[in-house]
Amino acid sequence: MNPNEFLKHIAYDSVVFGFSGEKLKILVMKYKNTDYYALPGGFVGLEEDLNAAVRRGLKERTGLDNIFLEQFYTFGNVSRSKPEFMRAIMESNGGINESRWMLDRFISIAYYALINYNDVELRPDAISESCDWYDLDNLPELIFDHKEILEKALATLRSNLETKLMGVNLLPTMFTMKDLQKVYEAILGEKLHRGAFQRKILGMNLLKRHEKQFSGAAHKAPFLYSFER
Amino acid sequence: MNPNEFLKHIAYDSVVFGFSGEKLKILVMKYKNTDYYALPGGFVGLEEDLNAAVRRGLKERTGLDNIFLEQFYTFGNVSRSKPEFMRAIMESNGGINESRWMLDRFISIAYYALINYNDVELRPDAISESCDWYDLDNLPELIFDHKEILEKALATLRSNLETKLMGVNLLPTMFTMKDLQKVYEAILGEKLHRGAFQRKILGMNLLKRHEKQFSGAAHKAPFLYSFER
DNA sequence: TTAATATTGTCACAAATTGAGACAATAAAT
DNA sequence: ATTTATTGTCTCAATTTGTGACAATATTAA
Repeated sequence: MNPNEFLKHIAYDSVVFGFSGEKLKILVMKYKNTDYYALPGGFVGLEEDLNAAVRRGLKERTGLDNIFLEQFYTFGNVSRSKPEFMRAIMESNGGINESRWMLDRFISIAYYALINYNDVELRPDAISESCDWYDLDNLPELIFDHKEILEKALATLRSNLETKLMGVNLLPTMFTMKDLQKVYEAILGEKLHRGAFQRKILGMNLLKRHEKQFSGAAHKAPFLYSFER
Repeated sequence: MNPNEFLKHIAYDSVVFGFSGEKLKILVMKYKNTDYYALPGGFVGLEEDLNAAVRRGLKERTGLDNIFLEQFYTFGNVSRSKPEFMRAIMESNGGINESRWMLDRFISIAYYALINYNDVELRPDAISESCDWYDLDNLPELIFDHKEILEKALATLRSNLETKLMGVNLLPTMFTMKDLQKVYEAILGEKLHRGAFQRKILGMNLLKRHEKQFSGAAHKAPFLYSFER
């Protein structure tokens, strides 16, 4: 897409959560030839739906379609724009001739996404050196107000977990009750009681129970579940 | 504020809730010389914080400072823009010379506000004929996607009522437990049990109890409360 | 072959929360 | 003094949640 075809002053940022090794992770990109780390973000085409723009950006970076995606806040303070940083990033990428508009003030619509860690093929974009997973408790420093955006995303995720969504999309299609509990624990940051957790989740009637899996471990085999319905 | 000093393609819309006569009401404005009704909205100054812009707009229309205000969603579909409507509105207001930019596509950040119905001095702005309260169940048809915006505001208000906020700002400083219950019932759209409601609210420890009021009614006088703390 | 170990599915019981009605207290009208 | 409407609070039942316990079972060790 041609850069002249974006809406000025409007950007999006995405907080992409994944789950692996019992830990919650997020996608962070690093700008080429700098030490600047940022959330994956982008711009909206002149004739493009906002949500579609975000999905496009995520597809480009992760290869995934049909991501679970939810908008949670729009950041619109003047002070969030830092032209000096932006200039430095752009100069490390071959000048700023064509894209002075990127130095302007931006209002950013923030989204969070839940994706299956294992399905992803990470692809850094043109101006980034890498796009990688980081443990939530071991993040590099983020530029702009991206730390604040992340924290608000996490708070929203936590409060939505109790009501709206389940661990959707952070797990493969088939998973055990224990897997799901680990996801909940990673998101909420606390241990849950096994019996009560199982009772609550099954009570929601959103899971489909499948055949047991024989994992080879030295104990009773757990049922497998999926989110079918 | 000079119209040339607004960010293009960015607007806000506000759903302003008030409470009177046991009913929930919202502010709706009517454009001059048209039959178009809309939510109060506006634009963001080039060097103005987003939240500040919304507060400015509400202050102009209601005279109120320090409104309870919360952002809940940003509407960004291409299809939400209706240049024909906008053109009609502008032509009923003395032409479109200076303000072609208003025919463009807009992304709108939506807020809801809770205010004390009685404190308000309604003032229509330059291009509106009126700015008035309407019962939630007796609204005129709204233009653009404003009906959808309203419904999402109401859903957000309902779900926040149970956790975050209380009936704050919809009531005068001093109110009775029954007043507060009426607000909850109006927002949730259902009757609540008196005893349980009182127990729950008092259990939150957010209310300060004051002297009883002698209303002149033929029964035991209720305590007054305020949100102090 | 039997016993030990780890983990699972489920239940039982206690604790906490919520729903619903009951009752005395009280401000004004009769 | 009696009646009426409404309030503040309480009690009991119903429901939900927290916690541990127990049998079942897949594998390993003896």
